[in-house]
Amino acid sequence: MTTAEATPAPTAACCTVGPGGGVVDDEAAHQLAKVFKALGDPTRVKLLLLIAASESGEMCACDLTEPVGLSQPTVSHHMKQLVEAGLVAREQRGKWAYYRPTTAALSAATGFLTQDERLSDSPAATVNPHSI
Amino acid sequence: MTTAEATPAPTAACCTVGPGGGVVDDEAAHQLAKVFKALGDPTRVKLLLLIAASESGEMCACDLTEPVGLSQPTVSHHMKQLVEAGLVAREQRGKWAYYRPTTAALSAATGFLTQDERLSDSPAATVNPHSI
DNA sequence: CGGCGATATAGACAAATGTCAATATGTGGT
DNA sequence: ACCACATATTGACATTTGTCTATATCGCCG
Repeated sequence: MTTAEATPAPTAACCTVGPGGGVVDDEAAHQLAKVFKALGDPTRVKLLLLIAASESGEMCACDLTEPVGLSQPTVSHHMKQLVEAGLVAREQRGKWAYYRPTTAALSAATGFLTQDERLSDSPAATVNPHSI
Repeated sequence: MTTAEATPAPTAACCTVGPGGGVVDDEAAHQLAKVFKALGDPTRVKLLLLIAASESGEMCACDLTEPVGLSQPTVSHHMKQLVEAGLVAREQRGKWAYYRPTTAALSAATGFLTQDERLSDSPAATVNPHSI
């Protein structure tokens, strides 16, 4: 399964409370962790934000190595992680590979957590510049 | 500093675009990654959700080992990670340690990402239920 | 004050992770 | 068909991570 991606938060299967279990499905926990683990590296955070902040919303792989200051194979490896986590989509155009963010995995993952009111602070979300 | 925590999203220092840099502060990327890395393990996801789903919103450390099926030192280690990431707060009461979720780090981290409209599917703020 | 129960720390160890240099694969141009 | 360039894969390596057992520390209660 190299191309698992997607299916980050099963939505259902919420309360599997039990003696040896927990409040969350084991597979759900793994999916959640997979997405967050992909974001658990500074380089990948930079890459994702870099692409997201780009003018066209997508970036060529060739433009990613220089900003993070790592070798081409390393960046390729990181991008693969992001793709497999469902955080970005890869598209080959000509001999270049383009990456663009995909929102589903991230919003599903964070949504799965903040679904629990104990994990979401109520009002005007966090760092929202629109509050003014 | 072992007890860094908090300060997950510097709010400012947004666009440090540069030749060897990126769109994001190096320290900010590390902070973001720290929070997400803490969530990048299935056991810690389970622990956080377990506590968040508890009746009182807090749980004694002694009640955490059994649901995840790991040894006491291992659970203690995971909880330390969550505390250092600023995702839960620890309080000693009597001879028991109680943990409760704290929303600041998570919402700041996710907010920092979804601040970029390319990373959020909803129009305005992130995951804000007050939009209705 | 001595002991007991709860939690944290230390040490050990296998597995996973991040990185690079070297190489393979793929894609278009000549 | 060949070559040049862009990207991915492989293999190697040091570092980090998750887990355990054993031990230390902390906090009550007799």
